[in-house]
Amino acid sequence: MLQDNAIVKHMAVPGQHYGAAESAKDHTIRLKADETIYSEGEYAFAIYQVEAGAVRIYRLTPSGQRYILSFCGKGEWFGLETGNVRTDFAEAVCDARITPFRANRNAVVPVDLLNIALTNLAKAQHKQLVITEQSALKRVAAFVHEMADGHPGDCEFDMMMSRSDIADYLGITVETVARCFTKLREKRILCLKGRLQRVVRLLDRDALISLTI
Amino acid sequence: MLQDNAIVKHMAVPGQHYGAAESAKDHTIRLKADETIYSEGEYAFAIYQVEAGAVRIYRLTPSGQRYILSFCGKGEWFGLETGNVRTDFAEAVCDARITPFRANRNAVVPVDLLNIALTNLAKAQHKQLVITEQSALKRVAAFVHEMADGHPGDCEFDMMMSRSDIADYLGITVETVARCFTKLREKRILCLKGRLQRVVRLLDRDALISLTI
DNA sequence: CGGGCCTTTGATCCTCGTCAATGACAGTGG
DNA sequence: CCACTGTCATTGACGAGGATCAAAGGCCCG
Repeated sequence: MLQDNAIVKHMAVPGQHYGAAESAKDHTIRLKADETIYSEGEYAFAIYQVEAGAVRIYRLTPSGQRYILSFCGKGEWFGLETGNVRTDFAEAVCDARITPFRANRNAVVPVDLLNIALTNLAKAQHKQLVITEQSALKRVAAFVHEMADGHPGDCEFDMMMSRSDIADYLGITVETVARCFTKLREKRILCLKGRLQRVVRLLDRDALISLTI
Repeated sequence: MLQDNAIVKHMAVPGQHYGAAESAKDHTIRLKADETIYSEGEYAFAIYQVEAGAVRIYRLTPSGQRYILSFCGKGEWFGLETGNVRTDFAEAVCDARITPFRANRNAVVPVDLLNIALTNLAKAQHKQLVITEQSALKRVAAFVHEMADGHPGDCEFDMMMSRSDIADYLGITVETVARCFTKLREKRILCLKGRLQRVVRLLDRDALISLTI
């Protein structure tokens, strides 16, 4: 397994951290909203760190349904796979900047891959809990909570994702997402602003959290 | 993050494979059904490989709901965490044998932690797809499919898990699980045997797979 | 024989998916 | 400037699927 993995084969040198010897860090890439970073089936030659904006990682089911596995915000890593072929798609949610880390010949990778893998595993497990156990309202509340965590100390922030993104992330429909946001508004837990209603002003963080439990 | 992780700190030496220098492999542990391996909050000092039987990894929500993150069968690894404290529980599903790999002082770990982490991540992502996108019948079909994959070439096998285990794994109720098994029987996709109806005889593998799509 | 555990089945309620329509806003072309 | 179109969010009506509550049957064990 490991031997077949292009990224891991060349890059797996944990213990080395950013700034190590010969860096495999490339220049930052600037992306427009919805721009594709990589697609399923492509050869995986790099992992990425988000510098600004957000990225969605998703799969398409045989029936064409999109399922968003995760959103990656500032500082988060994506693109680390088991094999050397992409199993999912990566796109910019909005205008974004990302930094690729390629496997150069003999280059030491300045990142801790194990730590990235474990962090992403923990993220995936947490999402399992959210999705499985909870009602639509709780899922949306958990999503808002997750977004709020990405903006610590800020009671107003832009989610950037469309209702459709949120729906495909939480495994519910756009209509249900909209209804849940309406309920959160009615409960005076948040306000929505902006033309697309994607800017959240958090009114009652405690009530939000208590919903997710 | 990495520095706080007892397991990773001492064991993270990928590139070294089984059989390397000074092994941290311990003796096999024999477990009775439902025996606890570790609990949430405990200090994490080892990872484990399943030799025989099956193990369930689960969390308890604040409301006391059990949510099973994964079942680990023969050959699979569990217990690799981001931090040095257990975030979940591990129990034997049935009588089982597991091998712990501890962090000895200066011991080289004979396993590839990154590979384990990535495999578990892929498992978690696949489970997200199953749980999110599909109806109860599809979830149960996917579960049976997963179990069947653990017994390649065998059209009859023991699932070992109770209906309650399956329910908590798939995020549905016991009653729904039972109804779905009834439907699968009615569709002549499988038979159930044994006192507890946990032995599956697969009659139509193709039909089962086509259900999960 | 009686009690406990597990599974199954039935009846009812409620949440969410589906279908349909509306409104707000941006961009385009006349 | 205005009509037209497209996109996105919201809301309503309806129906299906699963949760919940309740009960019964099989099997093991005391």
